[in-house]
Amino acid sequence: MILQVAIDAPLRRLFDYLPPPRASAEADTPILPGMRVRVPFGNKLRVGIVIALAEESSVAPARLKAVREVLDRQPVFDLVTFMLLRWAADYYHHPIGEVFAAALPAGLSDGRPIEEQRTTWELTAAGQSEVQSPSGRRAPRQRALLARLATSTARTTEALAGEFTPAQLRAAEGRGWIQTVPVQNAENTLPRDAPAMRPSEVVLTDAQRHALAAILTPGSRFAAHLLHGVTGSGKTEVYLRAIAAAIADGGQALVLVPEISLTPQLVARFRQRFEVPPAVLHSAMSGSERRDAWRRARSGEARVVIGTRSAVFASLTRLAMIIVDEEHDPSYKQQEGFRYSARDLAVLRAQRAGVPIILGSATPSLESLDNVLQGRYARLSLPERPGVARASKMTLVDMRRQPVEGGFSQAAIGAMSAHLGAGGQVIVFLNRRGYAPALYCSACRWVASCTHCDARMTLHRRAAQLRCHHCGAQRAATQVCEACGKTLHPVGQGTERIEETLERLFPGYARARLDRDTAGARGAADAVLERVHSGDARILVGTQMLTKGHHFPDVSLVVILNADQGLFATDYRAAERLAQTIVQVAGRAGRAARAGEVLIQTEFPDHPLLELLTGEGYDAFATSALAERRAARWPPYSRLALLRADAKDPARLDAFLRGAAALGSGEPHQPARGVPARILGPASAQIARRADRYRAHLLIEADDRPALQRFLGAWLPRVEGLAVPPGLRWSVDVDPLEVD
DNA sequence: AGCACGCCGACT
DNA sequence: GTCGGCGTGCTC
Repeated sequence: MILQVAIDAPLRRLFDYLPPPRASAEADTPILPGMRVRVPFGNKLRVGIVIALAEESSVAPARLKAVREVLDRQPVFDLVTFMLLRWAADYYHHPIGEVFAAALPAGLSDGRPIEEQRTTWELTAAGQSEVQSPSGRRAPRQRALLARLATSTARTTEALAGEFTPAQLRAAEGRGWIQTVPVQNAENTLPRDAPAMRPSEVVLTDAQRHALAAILTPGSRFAAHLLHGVTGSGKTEVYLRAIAAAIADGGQALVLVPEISLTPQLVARFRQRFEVPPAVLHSAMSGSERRDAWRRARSGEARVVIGTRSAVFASLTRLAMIIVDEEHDPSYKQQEGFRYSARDLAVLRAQRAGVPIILGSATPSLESLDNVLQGRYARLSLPERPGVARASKMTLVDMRRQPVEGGFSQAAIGAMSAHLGAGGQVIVFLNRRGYAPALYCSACRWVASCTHCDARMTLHRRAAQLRCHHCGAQRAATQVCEACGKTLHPVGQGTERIEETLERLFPGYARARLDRDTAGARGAADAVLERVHSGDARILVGTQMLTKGHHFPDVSLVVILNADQGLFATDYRAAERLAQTIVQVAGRAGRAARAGEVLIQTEFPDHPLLELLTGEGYDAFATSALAERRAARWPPYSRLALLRADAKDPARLDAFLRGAAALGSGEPHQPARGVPARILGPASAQIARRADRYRAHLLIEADDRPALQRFLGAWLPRVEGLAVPPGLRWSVDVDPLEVD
């Protein structure tokens, strides 16, 4: 028997091993796909995953090595997740070992036991008698500890950690009062039908009730629901109830959320409603925390698993429902290495597992809306907001027709005065941090540029620095031109400058700023948000950061300073992103009794997409944008992949990409039907040089997914055979978010 | 990715 | 005479 093993290395193949000598003789624990094995690889030992078993190997028997150790008694992954990972390695054309490594929390991928022997603290006989007749008057914590152990069922070290320190536990152990006792395997002790949810007093709206009924009707079969609800329409309440119903007889639910919205508040809401605390998987968590959450998910102990992107690979043996909140959010697509889409994989996982999935958003992605049109997803709308709030009114402000002061139109200044005067709060949105995006010499036209990138440097005035937002380089900002010595002028607006302008325009109103610069330190963002929530700050200036999750009940006006960046961008997805940003920012306003108002400043007020969005809403925009995509044969009406490369030497970069392109077009690969896939390029990235590396790509375009997959399957192995010039890196991005 | 092997410059 | 540069090739 041969074991085909995936190793965490950028190698697009499996390695064959012989079974360990002893295991083959005993054969009491069969080796199964999905188990981890320790294998000799090169001159060291590595942990790999058994992917398949085979009768024989194409490698000469003499060169085969034997597995050194089988690390698991059971596969690490549930069957669906295992298949999902194999499929993903194939679909994204990424090395399978790295794909499987991405699915395991650090620690488990380097060989720790999955089932950490869990222990609980129990009273010894001496401890029992100590409870009944305390021997001393001192040590109140010890007495409390013993009392707790005598009554409570939560007796693991972790459960006690909130109340008692490890030192106190050790002290009691040292006195012979308590001892650790191994717990039996969690799987045998799991309650199958524990009441999973606490009742809620929230009264559902008709729309919520209807959505819930639609989700729960098909029972436990696969069905994809696009839950389209504006901010504050009560999506979370639908999630909570759908989950409660789905897991009532012992199942588990997987909830995916975007990076930024996995906040303590959200977790608290789940914790409050479900009796078993949710397992939380987040990149910011420590290794051991993540391992523990991962184990609780896999054992079935955690009934709800909430996590960001990579949680889509968490093993849930009793998966009963998947939720993807804010499904349009770009953070679901990993932007480096293994470039998977957690949202897309979640849909596939639900399908393979035969469970329902809910994709929620106030601004659904065009892909998902197309899936509704194709009949693959059922659409459920939550149009109304519970309570008295009304939808915000969006107005375009023509920047060409009125004086502009520090980035603010007269209309915006007037509206701000009115709202502030009426006691409201105001959000000013600008997706550009720093003071000014350029520092310019009007005498000789010199501009401060990054020495490592083909890009301007952004002036950060308070820090008196020029910073490159592309590579992180920074240097002291000078007052005078480095070329001619004349005075330099900051050009354009960043959030820092906007804050300064606001101080001048509205000196009586306290401001807060939320962007990566002010949210730098841990807790700093919370402090900024707290100043807004308390009403201490009346004006909040911020970037993208404030589009996610935060709710500001007293904000009655949102000013979007520059909507134009996205309108004419070369990226076909730019308009969609702009519309989503506008709607999401707008959603921060008008949540209380006051109707919200949204002003969008633009130089192109008659741009059809902006007119549709503000006049008729996101749906009308999306319909029109989808029609444009169809006419231009952009996704989802075609499928793309990108072969990106970067190198210090631009000539070698170009030569490599030309060579790769030649391999694909020299001998055309005709898909079974339709037009063959096309290779476009090489083309330079928009920022052709970044951190001293030149960047370019080939765009591969095909009619549909099968055609693209057939093409990549034939072409990429040949590209791999190409000699890679020193210092050049290349990677494949299937279904890229940005074509750059 | 690591890591070893391998053939050409400045050093104890 | 060697230590060491990183180009090339391999990992069952």
